[in-house]
Amino acid sequence: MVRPPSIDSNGMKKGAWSEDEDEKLRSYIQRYGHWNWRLLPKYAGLKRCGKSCRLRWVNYLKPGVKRGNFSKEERQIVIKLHAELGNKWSAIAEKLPGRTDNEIKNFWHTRVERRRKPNHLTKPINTISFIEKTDSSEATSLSTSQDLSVPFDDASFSTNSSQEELELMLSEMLKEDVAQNEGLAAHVFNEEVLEFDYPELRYSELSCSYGSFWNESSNASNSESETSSYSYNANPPVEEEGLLLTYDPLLQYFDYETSLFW
DNA sequence: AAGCCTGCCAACCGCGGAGCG
DNA sequence: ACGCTCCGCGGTTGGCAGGCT
Repeated sequence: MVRPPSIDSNGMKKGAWSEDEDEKLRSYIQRYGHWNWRLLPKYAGLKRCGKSCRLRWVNYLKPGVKRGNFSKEERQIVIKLHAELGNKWSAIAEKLPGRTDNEIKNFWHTRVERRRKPNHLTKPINTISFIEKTDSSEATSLSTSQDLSVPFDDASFSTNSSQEELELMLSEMLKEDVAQNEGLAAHVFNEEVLEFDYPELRYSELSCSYGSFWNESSNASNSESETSSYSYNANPPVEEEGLLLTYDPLLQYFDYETSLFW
């Protein structure tokens, strides 16, 4: 899991840290502090560059550094803060005692970001189902409902999507929601398609309303058009694929315990 | 059983900003 | 104002471990 030790052109060791090196660095910093990272390794008796020492200390040796899986609360905080701050890992880490920016960044890239990529898809066909909601001011009631299932060639989330995957996918929607900085937010599926099928969680419960739909064949100008009647292509070619959905801010109130919104 | 693939995470690298002379 | 040094941040890489075929 770690890089094998090696020596660079300056005679500095690189790669995985040994227990002996850890102990030298730990005991030196506990005794003298880190007054100058560049000079520290020399005084601590380490053949490492200052940068490497700093990284090892901050991410691994520093007292209080937490290891292991992120708790549900921590995941929620990361997701929420990322929606607000973007890739400001150090700023996010400040709000999560014991977690380092590196760890949060790894968490994001491996558990969240990855899942948005079409190549991550495992099943050939999936559906995205939602129910039209005409009055966005009444978040909890639906005046009309229309169940639409849109098949896609790619599917980010299989029907066996885990609770965690679902949470993460929804959190991504929330990020877009926040990013729009409007009462109602938009999430464009055009470039990064997020699809899922999760029977327990229909869009009716998200109080989501669809907005518009790309359909090149029906729009010569290739422009986005609001569709009061949903233009539905049962099997759209990839270049025509794309769905613009608007979400109610209610999306923020997703209950991670029940998988439902309230 | 063996080879391949994917997930995960420690560590590296490059860049930009702050501080200082 | 400028150049240099140092530090911290964010992006990326390398490779082990475990699952899959």
